[in-house]
Amino acid sequence: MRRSRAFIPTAKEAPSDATLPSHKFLIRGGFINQQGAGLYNFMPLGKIVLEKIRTIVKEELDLAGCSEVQLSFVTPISLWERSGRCEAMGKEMLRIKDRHENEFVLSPTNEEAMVELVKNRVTSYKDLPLNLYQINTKFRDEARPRYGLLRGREFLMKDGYSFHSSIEDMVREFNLMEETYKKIFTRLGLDFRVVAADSGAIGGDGSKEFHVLADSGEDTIIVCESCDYGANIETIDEFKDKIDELNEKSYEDLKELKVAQKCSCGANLHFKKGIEVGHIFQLGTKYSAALEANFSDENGRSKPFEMATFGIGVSRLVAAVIEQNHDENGCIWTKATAPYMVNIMISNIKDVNQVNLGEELYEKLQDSHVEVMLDDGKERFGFKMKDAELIGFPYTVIIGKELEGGLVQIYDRRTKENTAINVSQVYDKIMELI
RNA sequence: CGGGGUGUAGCUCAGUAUGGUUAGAGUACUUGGUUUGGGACCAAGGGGCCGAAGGUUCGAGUCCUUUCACCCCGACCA
Repeated sequence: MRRSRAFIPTAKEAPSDATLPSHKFLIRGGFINQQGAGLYNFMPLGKIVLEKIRTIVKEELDLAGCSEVQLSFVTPISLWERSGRCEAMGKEMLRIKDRHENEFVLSPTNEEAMVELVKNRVTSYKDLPLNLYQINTKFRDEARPRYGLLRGREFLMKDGYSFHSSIEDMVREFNLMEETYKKIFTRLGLDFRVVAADSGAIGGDGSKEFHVLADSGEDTIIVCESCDYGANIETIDEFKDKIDELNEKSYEDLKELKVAQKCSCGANLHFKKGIEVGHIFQLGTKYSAALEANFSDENGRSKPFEMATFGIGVSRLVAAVIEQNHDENGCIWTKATAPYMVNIMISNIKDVNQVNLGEELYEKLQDSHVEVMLDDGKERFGFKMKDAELIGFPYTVIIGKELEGGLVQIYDRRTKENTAINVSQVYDKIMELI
C-alpha cells in the first residue's frame, strides 16, 4: 500500500478520555475510532490486524479438528427464555423489537443457539465428538464500557462449543483446546499464562483462563516461577478476602509482594497482572439437559451431551498486543500481528534517487508477497519517523541522505536500532529479518 | 444502576462565577513561499445553529427547566 493512497488518519493528540496505551495508540495511529460508548469502528489498519488474529485463531482451531459456523447475531428472545438465561443475563442483553413487535436479542454468547443447532441433528454417539465454533460479533450491554477495545459493548469473539458422549472425552477435548490456545497465543507472539479460574456465571467444573501479562491487566493472577502453574486469585481461598486490595495494587507494587505459600512443585509464586483473552470451561450437561439435547449411547439409552465451551476475545487481543508491546512513541506490533511488516520511508520525496529506490524496493517486496507500506508522502523526515513509530511497523527502511554514499538504514521498531546497509543488500536483509 | 463530571472548529482546550462588539487559541486542513534526518518556519485563507428542545431577557456560549450523549469512581463483566 502507498501511504499516499491509504486511509490512515494519525493524530498527534489522543482523545482526552483515553487512558490506556492501547486505547491512545490505536486511536492516534488511525487503527480504530469510537462510534459510541463501547462501540468502535475498525479503520484499514485496525481491520488488517483484526483479520490477522482471526486467521491465526481459525487456522489453529481447524487443525485441531474444529469446524467453523456462523450463527445469526439477532436471535429471538424465546431462545433465551427456554434456558432461563433471559433472567440471569438481565440487562446485559440488548433487546430489540422488529416491525411485528417481536422481541429479539443481540447475541452476547451462543450456548443456547449452538445446542439448538446440534439438537436432533446429532443423535448418536457415533457422530460424537463434535467441536463447532464461530468468530462473530457479540454484544453485551455493559453497565460501564471502558478501556477502548478491552471492554467494549460490541466486540469480536471466537466462541466454540464441543459435544461429547462421555465426561472423559469432554476432558480430552478440553485439554486439546488448552494446547491449541497455547499455540494460538504463542503464534501471536504474546507472553501469556494459563491459570485456574473461577467458572463464574456460565457454570461448570473445570475452567481455565488465558492471560496476557501486562501492567494494565484488570485481573490479578499468581504464577509459579518454575513450573507452568498459575491461578486467578479469585480461585484461591487465601486471597478471597483480599481480592479488592490486590486488584488495586499497581504492577510495580505487586512485583514486590511475596506470596506466602509455595507452589506444589516447591518453587516461589509471584503476583502478575493479566488481561483475560481466553477462557475455557467444562460445562457438562448444564445446557444440554436444560434444552433436552440428547443422543443415544452404545446401549440405545438417551443422554444429554457432555459439553465444553471455549472463548477467545479476538478484538480484545488487538488491544492486548499493544498493552504488552508499546513504548512512549506508540505501537510495537509482533510479527504475526503487524498490519505491514515493512515500511519504506522516502525521506525527501523531491529527491528522485530516493523515490526511484523506494519504488523499486516496494515493487520487489510486493512481488515477494511481503506486506509493505511505501511512505511516499510529502512530509518531512521527523514527521514520517514519528508516524512510523506510532503505527508500529516492525521494520522501516529509511531511504535518506546516506543514499549518496550508497547506503540506506533499517530501523527496528522494537530495539530502536538503526542499521546502515548497502543498497544492494537491503532486499536480502529484509527478507532475512521478516 | 448509585455517586461525580464534561458537552464550544476534525482533535486538545480557553471563554460561562458577574448575560452585552463580528465566539477564541493551539493543532489539523487549503494556497503561496522558505525549508528537508526527529511531528519545521513565514504569510494568507477556509472551517462553529457553543450537544438538543423549551424558557427568562431589549439581548443567552454564559441564567432557568427538560432531555440526550460521553467520561470518571464504584457494583458487574470476554
